[in-house]
Amino acid sequence: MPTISDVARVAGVSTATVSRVLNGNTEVDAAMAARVRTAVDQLAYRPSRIARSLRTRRSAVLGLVISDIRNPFFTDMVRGVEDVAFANGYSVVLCNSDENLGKERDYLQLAIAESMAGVILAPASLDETDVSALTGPGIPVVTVDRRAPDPAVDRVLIDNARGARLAVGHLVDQGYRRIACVSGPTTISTGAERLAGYRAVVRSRRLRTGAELIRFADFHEASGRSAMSELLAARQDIDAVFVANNLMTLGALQAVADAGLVIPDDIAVVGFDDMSWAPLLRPPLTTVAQPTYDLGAETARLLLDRINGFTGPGRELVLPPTLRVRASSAPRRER
Amino acid sequence: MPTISDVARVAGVSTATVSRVLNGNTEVDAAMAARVRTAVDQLAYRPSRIARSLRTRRSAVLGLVISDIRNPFFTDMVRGVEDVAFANGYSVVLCNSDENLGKERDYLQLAIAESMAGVILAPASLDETDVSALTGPGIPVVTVDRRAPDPAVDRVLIDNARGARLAVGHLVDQGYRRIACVSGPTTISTGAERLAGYRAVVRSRRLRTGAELIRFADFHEASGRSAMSELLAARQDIDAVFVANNLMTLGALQAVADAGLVIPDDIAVVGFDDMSWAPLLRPPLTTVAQPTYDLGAETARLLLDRINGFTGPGRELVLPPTLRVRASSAPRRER
DNA sequence: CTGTTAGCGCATTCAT
DNA sequence: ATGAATGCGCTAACAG
Repeated sequence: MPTISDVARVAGVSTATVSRVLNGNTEVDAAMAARVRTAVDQLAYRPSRIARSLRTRRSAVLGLVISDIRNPFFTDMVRGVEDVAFANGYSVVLCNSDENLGKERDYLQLAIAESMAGVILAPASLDETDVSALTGPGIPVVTVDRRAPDPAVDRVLIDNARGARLAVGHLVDQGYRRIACVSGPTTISTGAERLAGYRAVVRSRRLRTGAELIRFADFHEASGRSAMSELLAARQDIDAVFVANNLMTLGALQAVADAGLVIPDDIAVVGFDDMSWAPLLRPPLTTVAQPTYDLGAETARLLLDRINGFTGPGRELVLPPTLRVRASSAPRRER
Repeated sequence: MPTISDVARVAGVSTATVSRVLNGNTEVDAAMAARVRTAVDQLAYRPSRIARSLRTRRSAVLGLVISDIRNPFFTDMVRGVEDVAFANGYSVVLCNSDENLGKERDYLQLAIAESMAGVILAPASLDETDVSALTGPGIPVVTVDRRAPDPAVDRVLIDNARGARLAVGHLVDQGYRRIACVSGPTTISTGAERLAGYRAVVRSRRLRTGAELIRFADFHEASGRSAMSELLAARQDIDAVFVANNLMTLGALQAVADAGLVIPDDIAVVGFDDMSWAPLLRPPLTTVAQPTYDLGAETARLLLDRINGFTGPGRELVLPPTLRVRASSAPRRER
C-alpha cells in the first residue's frame, strides 16, 4: 500500500503538494500537478480514508438506522439513500434497530466512535428517541419516514394521514360502511398518523365507530394476522378493512383466507405500502403507494446539506402518497 | 469528545495504561484498572475507531457488495451478515454493484481505501470478477451466493443445480412433460447452475428438449416477463415452466396473466426463491426456498475466521435448497 | 505557489 | 506492571 509520501517522492514534490493536487482546494502549478497525477497512477495510490478522517475529524461515512432491512418498504428507501450518498463520495453503514431503543442508542454511539459525517434515522419512538448524543458532537441527523421529538432536526416524511384518508375515503366511496382498521403502534408517528387519518374519515363520513373496529399490532406479519383474526371473530358484520402497513397486510390476508372469506365480496381490503406483487394477488390488492426511493434520496440530500455547512431551523419535507385502486376494493355488492 | 489523554489525566495514569485496560491484552493492576474504568464512565469516553484503525491498520468495518438491495433475496442474507458482524463488533458497509463490473471494482477499491477488515462479495461475473486487488493488501474476501474465478477465496453457496432438479423433477412427477425454462444469465454461476439442473432432468427423464423451450433473461422482472411472453408465443404446447429466480418469476406470472392463461390448468409454474407472499398468490406458488439468512450468517462467520488469522485453502460451504410445493404445480389434468 | 512542520487519537515498542 | 516516546497517513498552518 503506497502512501502519500511514496507519491511525493516519485513525483519529486512535498506531501503537501500531493495533498493539494488530490483535494484540488488550492491552485497548484499545472506541470507539478501532472507529475503528481502520473505518480499516483503509476503507484496505483489510493488515499487512506482512515488517515484523512483522523486528520479532518470527519469520515465520509453516513449511518443509516432503520428498524429492519427485511421490511421491503425500507429497501427502496435504502437504495435512494445509497445512490445519493455514493454519488457524493460517501459510504453508507446500515444498522437495524429492530424498533429497540437500546439498539438505536448503541448505533448512535457507533456513529460518534466512527466520527460519521451524518446519520439518517427512522426513529424507534415518537417521543423517546434521543439524538442529542449526536447533535452535541456536531454530527448532523435527519429523520426519515417517522417523526422524532426534536423539532430542530430535519425530517422527510410521507403524508400518512392523507394516505389513510385516501384509503378509507375510497372504501366509503365504493359503498363500504363498516370499516375496520389494523393499526400500527401509536408510539411510532406513522402508526399514529395513519390511525388519525382513518378516524378522520370515520368521523366526517359518519361511519360506525367504536373500539371493536380497531386492533393494534406491531407492524409485523404475525401480529397483523392475529389482529385481523380477532376483528373477524369479534364483528361478523365488518365489510372492509384498512391495514396500516405492508407486513401486517400480508398477515391480514392470511387471516382472511383462514376464515374462508372472499375478497372483496365478504370483505374489502386496502393496505398501506404498495408492493411489486400486489397486482398479482387474487384479487389484486388496492394499496397506498409511497415514493420510497425519493424518500431516501431526499433525506440523503438534506443530510448532505447539513454536512456541507447548512445551518438553520429544522426543515420538514412531506411527500405525497398515492392510492392505487385494484380489485380488492371493488364496489360493494349487496349480499 | 474526550480522548484517551483525558481519561489518562482523570485516572492519574498514562495513556498506555488506559489503552491496555480498554483492550485487555496485558495484565494491569486491578486498582488501576478500576480507576481507569471509572474515568471512562465519568467522561462518557468512546475510543475513536478512526484513530484505532489508523494505528492498527485495520478497521472494524466489513464491505458487503451485492447486486441490488431491492432484490428481496438479498435482504434476508444481508440481515444474516449484519447480525453476525455486529455481534462481533463489526459494522457493515453496503454496496450495490448493479451487476456492473466497473461498480464492483470501485467498491473493492473503496474497501482498500477504508482499510476494511474484510469483504463479502456476490460476484457480478463468474469469470471476470477480480478480487486480486484486495487479496494483495491482505484484505480477506468471501464470496456469497455465486462463484468467482479464484479458488483460493472462501465461498458460501446454495446447491443451485439440486434446487433446479427438485423443481423440474417435481413438475415431471406431477405429470408435466413439455417444460420450459426462463433462465438467468449463464455468466453468473447461479444462472448457469440452475439451467444445468433443468437440463439434467430434461435429459434423464427424456423430456422434450430444444432451444425453443429456453429463454434467457437478466434476473429482473421486465426481462422475465418478455421472456415468458416469447415462450408462450413460440410454443403453444408447453405445459409448465421453471423460472430461475424471484423477480423473473414475478414477470413470468404477469406474462401468463397477460396471455389469459390459468395456472396450473394451462401452465404450471415453479419459481426459484421463496417469498413471504408466495402462498398468497392465487394459486399459491410452488418455489425452491433458499436458506438466505443462514447464507449470510455463515458467510460472515467464514470471513471473521479469516480476519482472525485463519489461513488455509479456499473453503466451500454449500447449503441445501428446499422445494415448497403449492398449488401452482398441482398434478396435471388432461384437457 | 510550495515546502516544512505539527498533530489528529490511538496502540505499541522500549525502558524502567 | 507501568510510563515515555514514537509513528500510523494525512491535512492545514505557517513560512518562505
